[in-house]
Amino acid sequence: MSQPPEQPRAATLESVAEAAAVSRQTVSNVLNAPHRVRAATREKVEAAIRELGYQPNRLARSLRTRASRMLGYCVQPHGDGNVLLDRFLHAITEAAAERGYHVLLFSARPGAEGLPAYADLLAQRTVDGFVLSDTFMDDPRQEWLAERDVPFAAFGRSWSEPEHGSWIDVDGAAGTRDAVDHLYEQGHRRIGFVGWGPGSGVGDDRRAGWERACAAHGLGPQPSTAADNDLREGAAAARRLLDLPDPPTALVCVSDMIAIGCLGVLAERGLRPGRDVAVVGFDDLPAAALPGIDLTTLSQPLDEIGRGVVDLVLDQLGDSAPAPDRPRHRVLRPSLVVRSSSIPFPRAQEARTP
Amino acid sequence: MSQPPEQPRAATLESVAEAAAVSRQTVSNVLNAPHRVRAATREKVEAAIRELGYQPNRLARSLRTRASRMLGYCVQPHGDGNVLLDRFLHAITEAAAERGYHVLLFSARPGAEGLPAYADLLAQRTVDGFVLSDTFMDDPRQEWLAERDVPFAAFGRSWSEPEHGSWIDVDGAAGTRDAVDHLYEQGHRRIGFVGWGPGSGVGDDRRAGWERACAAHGLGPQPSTAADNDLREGAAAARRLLDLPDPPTALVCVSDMIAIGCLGVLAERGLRPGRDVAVVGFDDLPAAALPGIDLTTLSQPLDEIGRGVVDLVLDQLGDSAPAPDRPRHRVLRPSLVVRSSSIPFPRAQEARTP
DNA sequence: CTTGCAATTTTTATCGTTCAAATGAACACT
DNA sequence: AGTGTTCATTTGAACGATAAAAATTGCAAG
Repeated sequence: MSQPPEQPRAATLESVAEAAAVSRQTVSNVLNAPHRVRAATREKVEAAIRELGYQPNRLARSLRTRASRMLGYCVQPHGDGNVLLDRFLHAITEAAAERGYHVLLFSARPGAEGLPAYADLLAQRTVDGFVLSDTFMDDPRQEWLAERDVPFAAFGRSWSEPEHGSWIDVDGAAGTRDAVDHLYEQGHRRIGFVGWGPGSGVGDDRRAGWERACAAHGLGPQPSTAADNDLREGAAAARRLLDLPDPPTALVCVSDMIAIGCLGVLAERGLRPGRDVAVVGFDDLPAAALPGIDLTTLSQPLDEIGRGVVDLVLDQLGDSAPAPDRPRHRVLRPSLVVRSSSIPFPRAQEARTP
Repeated sequence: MSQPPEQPRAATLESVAEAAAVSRQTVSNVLNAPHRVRAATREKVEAAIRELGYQPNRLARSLRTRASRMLGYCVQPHGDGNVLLDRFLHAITEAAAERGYHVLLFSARPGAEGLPAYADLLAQRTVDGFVLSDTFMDDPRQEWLAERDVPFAAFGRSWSEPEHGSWIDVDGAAGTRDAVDHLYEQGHRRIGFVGWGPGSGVGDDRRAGWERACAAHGLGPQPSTAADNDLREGAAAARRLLDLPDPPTALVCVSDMIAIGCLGVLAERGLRPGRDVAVVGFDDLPAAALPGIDLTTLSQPLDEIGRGVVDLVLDQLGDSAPAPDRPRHRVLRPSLVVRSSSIPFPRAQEARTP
């Protein structure tokens, strides 16, 4: 309990004003509208501010201006281990800090069940807006927020119509297209795809890119199958494709998780990744770089996405003078990181980004 | 810019008071000190609160009570990819939420360089206290905060003397001891250790556990070496040990990263993990569970640590009635997760937690 | 019926900031 | 000298809540 021994109170506008022999408001102006203050007084006040180590009380300011300068970001209750999203979180924290905002974490269940958590933060005026991630088809959050005119931006487009709010997303189709191009260059003519079941926007997008690229190369219909985002399921899917009469020599996978499952099957069958069967994943998880995995994959520009998403929210907060006419939707291209799982000669391990 | 079209203002104490025909303060009492209010009026007020959907404005409350009910947590600028800490972050977010607190993220450089960020949050009264992680020997933060009577608790003891503040840590020595016991049981009599260079508290602790356990089993002096926390370095270290005249048949590693580096060397030399040379890591990274790695390792109870650390901070905030006499330091035991990298017969893959 | 005390409720002051309006000073122009 | 105008600064009110003090009510005892 040990109540701290009556800390000396921090400096306030009032105390600075007294020290500088001006009024409260003048000090405030020095900070918020310096042009209104004569140079001589400004210096006098600035000296007092330094002297007392004054910093404005964020709470008081927020109460008055009705802006908390905080963005809410929801994390799943039991850190579902989505490493990607954690990297994204670091990115938005950084980007927000640069613009004088902070990120406030809260946890809520996915879907409509989690909405009350958003409502509470708004009612309490704890945040000015939200950054969403982990969006899915028919995610109720976008519409719910848009209806209430709450500023927000999402990592991931809202796949449903009409689209609500701002977002930035990764061009999954371009990614799998790059993968197919790369594999074609390596001489592959039979290129399979392991996706998720239809109805996930992200998965469908990545599948479409593979399909179109194969067509563009004149490869004719290519084999594909679907799996849950899981090692075991990925492995089972790989077996299905490799057991076909005319099995693919290369597998494009909708995620690294599935791709790693596929690699397991290759090991099991004594097939050398890259030489016998090439495998390409998506996401560039930390595990993809490990020896014994060394997976070619598509890396998402998370820093840029984070920065962009923060910009989009702040635009709506009318806080940023610079570019309020930014497009409200952006699609960024992932970059192919080539590792040994997709090239015949293991020594040629050079990272390439098209 | 599109200023939102003059949203109807949210309910306030004043508006609820009017609706219930009582004074502002009575409404406040209904929420904060219900025993002071007569049952009849309480019900009347509660009805009005429901009616208007009133929720107290957190900012106004914080301003008055001088408590923001937020805890600061620092993340490294470029998400250094420490997955462990991200899982810890999820845990504290959850634990804080249960106690009516929120976690506020900020980014700061490690060491003294980052202190101004902490100072700013305090000066602005944005947070009531901090949760620290990623602590290291002679980390300046603990002393700095303690000197200023700032409530905080750390994941990781402060290895320097005198100790400042509260912390919870993992018993690294007990972990490596469990690892050695497990390996001894499997018949290993030559058990090497790959650590970090001396001077890292965590590393020294884990090394000591290995050393004492080997002695306890009467194994005599065992070989060890040091490496940076890096795949390449881990591999180099493994080579050094395996090239000894009397090479170890088992390697206890200070981290999963290093252990995975060791596994790479085994593959390179055609040695079968578990059968020819056993490897044990520390941390249970997601990668440890992957096929092709399948690493025996020590898993840290991050949920419990998170909950405990939050409890420790809130104790200092005098906010929690229940247990203000909790010990200010706790050491929790990691649990050994046995996978194929440490057992001779790959089929016997059962997870065991002692 | 009054007094006394406790329980309940209201009033007043305050947290630290910004907004809006008011004041004061300096200056040019008729 | 009188009168706007502009610039710099101050004053008073408000943001929405809680703390502390004051006022009112209810009820039992004398």
